[in-house]
Amino acid sequence: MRDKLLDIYDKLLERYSNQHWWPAVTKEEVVIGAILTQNTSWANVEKAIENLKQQGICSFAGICNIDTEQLKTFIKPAGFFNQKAEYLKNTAEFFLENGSINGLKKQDAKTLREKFLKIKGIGKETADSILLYALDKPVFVVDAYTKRLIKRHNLSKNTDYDSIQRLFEENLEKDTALFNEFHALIVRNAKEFCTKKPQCRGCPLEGV
DNA sequence: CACCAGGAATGTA
DNA sequence: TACATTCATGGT
Repeated sequence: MRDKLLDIYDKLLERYSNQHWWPAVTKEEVVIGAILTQNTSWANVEKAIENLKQQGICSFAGICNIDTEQLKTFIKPAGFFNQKAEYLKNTAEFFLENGSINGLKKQDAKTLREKFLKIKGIGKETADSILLYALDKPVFVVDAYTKRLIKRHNLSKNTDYDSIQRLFEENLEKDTALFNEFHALIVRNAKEFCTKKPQCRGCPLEGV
């Protein structure tokens, strides 16, 4: 299984090169983006992020202090603004009360994941995205594209979230940089060959 | 016009 | 446990 996964990774990387997800931004911005991008295109998330930056509130403290109704207007381009405003408040408050980014990084990933999942607005994918992209934990992020990839290539009997996550984490070295790039590459590939183009002609995974 | 995007909460059976 | 519905903007 390890060879199959690495084969997929190598072919995706060869085709698309590094996706450099979430590089030159603050870690607080990564967490905020993880909430805003729930079922939303990244282009719309960037508009919301830009609004927050212009207001000088693209941070946990900024989110906590701003009026909720005001916050809704700033994140409006990202959609679901009523619930996401609440989710951002919940998340920012949790981070500020628990050591923020640097403080929380001292805890292990498993413990953090359980705590994140108790926050209203953070599910498994968002929790793992925060662990990987904001806290640099070697946690594999599973999304709809990843599930589809595993199903189409028949790489696992169980296709629930945790089973697929274990498939990657137990067969690959727990490397933050690897998991970071792998997930980004899966998304990059899926957007080109799985969404609006049912056919797989030209897909780097054709025949894998 | 329909469909979906770097999901999660809630309700039903 | 396994689905179905709701949330909302903006691009294709």
